[in-house]
Amino acid sequence: MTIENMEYDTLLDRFKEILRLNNLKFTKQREVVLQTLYNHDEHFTPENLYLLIKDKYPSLNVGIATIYRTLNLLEESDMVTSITFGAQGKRFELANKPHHDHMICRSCGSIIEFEDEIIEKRQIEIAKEHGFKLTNHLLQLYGICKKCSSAKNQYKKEIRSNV
Amino acid sequence: MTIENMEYDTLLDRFKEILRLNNLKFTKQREVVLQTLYNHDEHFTPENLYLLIKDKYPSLNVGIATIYRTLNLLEESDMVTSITFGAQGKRFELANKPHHDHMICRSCGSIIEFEDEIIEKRQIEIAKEHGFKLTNHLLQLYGICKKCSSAKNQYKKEIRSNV
DNA sequence: CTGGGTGCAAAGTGTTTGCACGTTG
DNA sequence: CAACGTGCAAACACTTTGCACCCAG
Repeated sequence: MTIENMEYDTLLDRFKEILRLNNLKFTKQREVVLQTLYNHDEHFTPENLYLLIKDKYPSLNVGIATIYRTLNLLEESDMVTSITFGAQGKRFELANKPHHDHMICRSCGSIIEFEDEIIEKRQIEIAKEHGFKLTNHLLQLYGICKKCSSAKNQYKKEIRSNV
Repeated sequence: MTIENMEYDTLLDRFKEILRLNNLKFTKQREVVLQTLYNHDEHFTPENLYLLIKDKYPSLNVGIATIYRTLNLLEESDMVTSITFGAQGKRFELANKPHHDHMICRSCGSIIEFEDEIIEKRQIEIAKEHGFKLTNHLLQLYGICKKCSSAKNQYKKEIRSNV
């Protein structure tokens, strides 16, 4: 559990400040959640994160409820963001990296991140046109990734809507 | 339960054809689900749709499981599409109208539909750049609608992330 | 030493499924 | 009349919550 670099320190300070402002306490559990998110550049489900932390810090004896509570807290305070996949629940990632969107493979579930200036700008314009005060957005492209479309036939629709 | 116009007939025929192709049966319940979606230009939760149908066709004595089963069937066969909101589950709408995306008000939950050629095109380009075979996408803009931002203070963040 | 935090288990959600009976083709 | 569909209730998966104890400030 070494705190090893500047960027993480900044995040940690921000977290502590948020906690302080809201009369919340800085606990080992909250620190470990933040740190684990920082150390692993993944899109965690609460379950994944719980298992990883349980495994890495068995003595903490963390409960999954705490993971949920901490993720919700971090999300409300804009330190993590979440994306929702079809059915299988939310996934969380740290909000410290530059904004990006996701391309999700329907076959293998892999996630490709991307960022596009043109789309970002258009969104702002569109919101403005509708008198809508934009706070954030969600853009997900679904399809089949390079790897899977070269592998034959991993995805097949069950219900045919055409002859 | 009148079938009153051409467009609906087309949808119905398509639905029947899909059912036929997959050896499924055309039932009153399935028809009523399709028809209700057609008659109401809304984004239904399964629950909403269930309550409306229950109310409008009490003699059908429909069960919510059938609503779920039918919506899933319609979605798999591309006759309806769904959008997922933060936590509160999926909402469904008929796929017969031109493609559009959604702006969702965090305060009152209202949904504004929009469509943008520039964004659509960029998505296709981006997917191509990554060798990703795009099947569909999800774009949701979150924020506060015109009405709510003129009404004072309906939305307030609970957790302050800044001073 | 006080108020918030935690783990646990129970309770909530929203959705799916097994079953016996009903209906479609 | 066979196979699929339905309603019902139970089962599920994911998430939240009540509570007694714990710990940060």
